Amino acid sequence: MSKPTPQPDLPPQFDPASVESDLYKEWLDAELFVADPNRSRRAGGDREPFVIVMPPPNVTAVLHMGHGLNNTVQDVLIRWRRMAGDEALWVPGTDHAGIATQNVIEKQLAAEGKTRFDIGRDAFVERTSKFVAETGGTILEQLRAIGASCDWTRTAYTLSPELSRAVREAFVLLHERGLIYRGHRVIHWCSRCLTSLSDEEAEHTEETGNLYYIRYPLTDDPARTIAIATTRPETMLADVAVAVHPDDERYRDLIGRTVTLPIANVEIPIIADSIGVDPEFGTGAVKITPAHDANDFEMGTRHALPMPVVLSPEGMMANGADADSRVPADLLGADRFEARERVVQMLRHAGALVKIESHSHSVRHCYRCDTVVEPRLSDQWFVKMKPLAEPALEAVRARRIRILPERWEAVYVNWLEGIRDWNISRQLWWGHRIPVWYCDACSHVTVSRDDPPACPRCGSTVRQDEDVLDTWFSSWLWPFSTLGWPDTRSVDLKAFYPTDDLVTAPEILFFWVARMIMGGYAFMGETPFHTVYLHGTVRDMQHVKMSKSLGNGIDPLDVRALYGTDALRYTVIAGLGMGADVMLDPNDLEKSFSPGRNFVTKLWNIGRFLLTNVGSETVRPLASIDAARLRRADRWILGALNAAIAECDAALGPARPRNGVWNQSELRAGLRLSEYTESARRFVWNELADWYLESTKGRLAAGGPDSEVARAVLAHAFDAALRLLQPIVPFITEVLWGRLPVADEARGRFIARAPWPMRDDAFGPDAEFELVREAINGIRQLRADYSIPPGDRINASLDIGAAGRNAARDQAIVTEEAAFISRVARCDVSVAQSPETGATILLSSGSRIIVPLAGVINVEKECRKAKTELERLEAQLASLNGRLSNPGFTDRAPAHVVEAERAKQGEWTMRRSQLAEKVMSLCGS
RNA sequence: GGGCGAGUAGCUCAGUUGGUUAGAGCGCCUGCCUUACACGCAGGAUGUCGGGGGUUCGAGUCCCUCCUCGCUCACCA
Repeated sequence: MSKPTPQPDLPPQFDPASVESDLYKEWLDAELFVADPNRSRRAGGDREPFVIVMPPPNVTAVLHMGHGLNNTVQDVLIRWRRMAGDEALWVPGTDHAGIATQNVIEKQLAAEGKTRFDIGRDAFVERTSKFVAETGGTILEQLRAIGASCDWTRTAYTLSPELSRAVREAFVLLHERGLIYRGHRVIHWCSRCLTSLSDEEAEHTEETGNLYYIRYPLTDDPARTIAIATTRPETMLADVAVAVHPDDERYRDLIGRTVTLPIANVEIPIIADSIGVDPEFGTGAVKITPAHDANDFEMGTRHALPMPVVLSPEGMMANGADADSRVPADLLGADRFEARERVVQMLRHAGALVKIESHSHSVRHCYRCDTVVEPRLSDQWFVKMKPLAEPALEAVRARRIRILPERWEAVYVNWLEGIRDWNISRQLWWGHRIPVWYCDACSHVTVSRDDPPACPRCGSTVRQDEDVLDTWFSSWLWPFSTLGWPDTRSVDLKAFYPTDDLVTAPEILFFWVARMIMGGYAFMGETPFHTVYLHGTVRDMQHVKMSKSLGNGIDPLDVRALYGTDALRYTVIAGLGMGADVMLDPNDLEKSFSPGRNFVTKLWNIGRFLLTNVGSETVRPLASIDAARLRRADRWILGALNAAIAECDAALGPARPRNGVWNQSELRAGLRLSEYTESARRFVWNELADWYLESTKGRLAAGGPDSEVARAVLAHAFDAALRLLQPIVPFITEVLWGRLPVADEARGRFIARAPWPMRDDAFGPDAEFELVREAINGIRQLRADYSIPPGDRINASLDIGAAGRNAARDQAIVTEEAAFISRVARCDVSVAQSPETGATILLSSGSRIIVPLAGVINVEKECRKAKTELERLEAQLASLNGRLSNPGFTDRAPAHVVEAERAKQGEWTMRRSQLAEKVMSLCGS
């Protein structure tokens, strides 16, 4: 809490590299980011908790722009609420990422010419753990580098002992509630990863393939055939029936008879099924392959058909369960796609191939390795989702949770309404082993939180289920498992659950967000968060998603090295419209990040000016300055500051719903980060720097009591501006704020913990300073219009002889501000009793400024300009008059609108007469 | 195929319940190294708000329709 020691000797250039690391370390040493549960209102403290749990990056991940964007957004929100006085907690962590991490290690093994089966399960898991222990912290270190203000004392990992305990608890609880079951059915199978996948992990891709028409001869009348159509002819070897629609005239007499399956040479029946057969598609007859198609499985179950398997787990032709010798010897071991070609050849030779049509259909691919997914009959563990989905739907419908942007809410509801059971078992080695034990002696199945030493029924040895759980089975517990669940006495859980905002990309809305909501209700009885903020994707200039494999990525650390973390953060936040994608050019970092770099430089230079000109002597607090001593520029900038604070607050919106339910007016409000950024930018750049700062130069140089006022206002306004900007650009604001010569013991050491700016409604728009700005702008425009060299000074007269409304007041203002106008517009101002001819600047107050510009002014040009302006004004005024004389408008439009139009009418009418006068004097007619 | 969204300045996007002369950033043009800043300052140009129709005193905003993109779900074999 030491008094700041101002160091006005700021280097001319901000050098992020030289300060960022040290600053971050200071923040950590001061424990600025460590949350204290006892300060949370829920645990008896006096602060509102504000909690975000980080979407845990894969433990093997290295930072890319997507992480950069995601975590910057979260950091902005956390830093904002931390300043606003909340007990802010941002929980960081990583995900063990089952398939993804296993793939990484398998690739390493492949490079050594080995597979995971060569080294065995234990060695594989050990090796993976070691790899994770050595490299797993990388991405979290990188997040520190971009300023993430996480509470690192709470860093979590989905495969840690604590979270593994939560996973077991969740599994057992669901099992006890009858929501987990073992199912025998067709699931999505990745023949490269050798595991089953959930519906969400098998992604659709629209592809153009072939539709093969094949005819099967009737067993007792081989001359007669029935044709079917299929996209996967190799699976015909596992056909067990041909299904037709019962009402289909074409096949009615065939129902109940049998056909002989070519190649496999087995006899299969023709059956009728009204649910699974569309008479309009293909030939109206469908081959039924229960073991290799989810639909056919359903039909096979309905008709109690056998389910032979002809593909191995690796996707090669094989005579599996119930297949006998359906696959001929020369096809055994053939890859499924090769087999497809060969089966077609064989059918062609046998005269069974009718035709091949091009066919567009969607094919599912493994979301991790892009291999075409094979439907496969197997035993898996499932979670019944319908009962879990109900409260998750209700939460959104009852506005306990809002999803931003709005359009994703419909997607969420749509998905939950049609939800299907979740396959949670994976035939992998890296992950949480399923807590189920089998007794081979008595067939007893034990589902347990703890490893059972023996079968509880017969005492024999038990063996644990070989499978592991879907990675997302640990992720969906994240908002409470990271806070100590299942230990319900956990102080963190009490103080910080439910959390507040969940910030992520729409891609994992179903994988993760929806499941977390279901998990929150299932295990905590409460929503895990009240706001879901789905931000866009980082793309290149061709709108292609950035990715390392495509080579169009940007490394945030490269940007940091070039322009600094603040420039990176500012650029992505400023460019982030609600739900919009962020476009960046990986080939031109200079151009992509110029908004951030330019802004940071500007801020630095404002700071340099301020600290140099304000000096190192402690500035008096604004509150101690008599309001009567404030000049109009002071009042103006303080009004502008209030407007800026109001705009930022409005853009950020309410931090949480009142009483746990969003009201309609706040449901879609807030988290408009680009608007917040723009408001803060406009204030500090276009108002503070462009106008106020300029206005103080003379006053500061003059010294005396008035300079004391200017110093106080400057410091006050800049202090507030820095605090508005701290969440976006935490490093540079920390450096500048720390050097402001302000004496306030309550101020604290770090801006990161300083209070969020509050409005002071004593100051609003200031019409008097606006008049000064108008005068300056008018003179600048004349300069440009007549190409008056910057070196030339001009003379201007304020015409007080004109019939202006406020001539006397305007005279007083302009006389008083003459020095400022003169310096900024490079123009000498005097007050004239009788106007000379010259360029005329009309002021909105009704006064005007005459600039003679002898020898320069082009009367003809000035006349033309005035005439054009007059014409335009008259047209607009005519339409306005028409509107105001139309009863339809005056009667039906809201009163305030009509009033505004009337006021405008008065202004325009006056301006028209002024303009007419101007035209008269210039054009002489 | 179901559901949803988008088309506004050269590019990326704002535009809140219909109501002043439709805005910002980047880019572009002109002039300036004015003692904080050329990563800057001052000035400037550019829009039949995708096409067509409708409702209204008034439409970028609401309705219909068409065109073009995009997202998302889906058991057309």
